Amino acid sequence: MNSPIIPFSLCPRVEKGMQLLSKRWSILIIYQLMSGTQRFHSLEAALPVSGRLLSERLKELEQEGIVLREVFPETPVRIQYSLTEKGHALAPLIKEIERWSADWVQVEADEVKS
Amino acid sequence: MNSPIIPFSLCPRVEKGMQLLSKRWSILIIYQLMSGTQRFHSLEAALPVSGRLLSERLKELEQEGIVLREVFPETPVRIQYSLTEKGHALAPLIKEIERWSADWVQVEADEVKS
DNA sequence: AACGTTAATTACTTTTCGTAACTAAATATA
DNA sequence: TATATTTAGTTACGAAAAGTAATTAACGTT
Repeated sequence: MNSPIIPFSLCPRVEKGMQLLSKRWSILIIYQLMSGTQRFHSLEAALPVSGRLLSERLKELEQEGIVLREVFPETPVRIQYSLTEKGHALAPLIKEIERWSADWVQVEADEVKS
Repeated sequence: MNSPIIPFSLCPRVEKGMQLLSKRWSILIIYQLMSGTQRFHSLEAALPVSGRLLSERLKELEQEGIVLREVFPETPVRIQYSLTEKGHALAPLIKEIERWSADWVQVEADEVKS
């Protein structure tokens, strides 16, 4: 009947970018890697994510060209994860998340004991 | 044994902010509302999200103080959704998502017909 | 041969999501 | 009065994703 209201075109790239970043744990993993190369174990320890999901997300991020996976066949095997240029390009975005969170997010901290 | 490697403290606010934004559809809904007040129906039409989830997400975003819900008891009822100040404060973040997506995200567009 | 270590993977359960049908309220229409 | 219409949801249910814990693979040490 009346034409649908589409306030502005959802650019396919932007939509894909958002879908990508809004997969659970993706941003936190990238955030961790911002501070430098890390191996599987330390990512697992630093984030409240299970090994199963961490493995899955890292694989996805690697396929998207955001994360680089390097294998060092030592004993035991060492695998290093780091950000690619595409990954590092997310730094300003992460900074904005930090800024907004610092300004606006309230953590329920003042719980009163009964 | 050895102390866990925590490259930088995961600020609870930042962590909560990230969890919040990485709930499926949240960013896209906020993105839509950036262009102005909208009602349920037009959000549903503009986004590839079902009414069930849209309703759920809007309720969550309202509880977080990001979205304002206003009821106009007309016939049929009109309900307007808009961003609060906290919601509008996400504008720079959204801009960064747009910038990064434009620069780095490739949509699989060049599929070759066999 | 048994054990330790890292980086996963598999099996199984729980939670979240997607689809479609249904409800509620208020009015307009037959 | 009964029926239809419209918006904004909610409910029911199967499917997909996520959480948990046990298992595996590779390889060197004891």
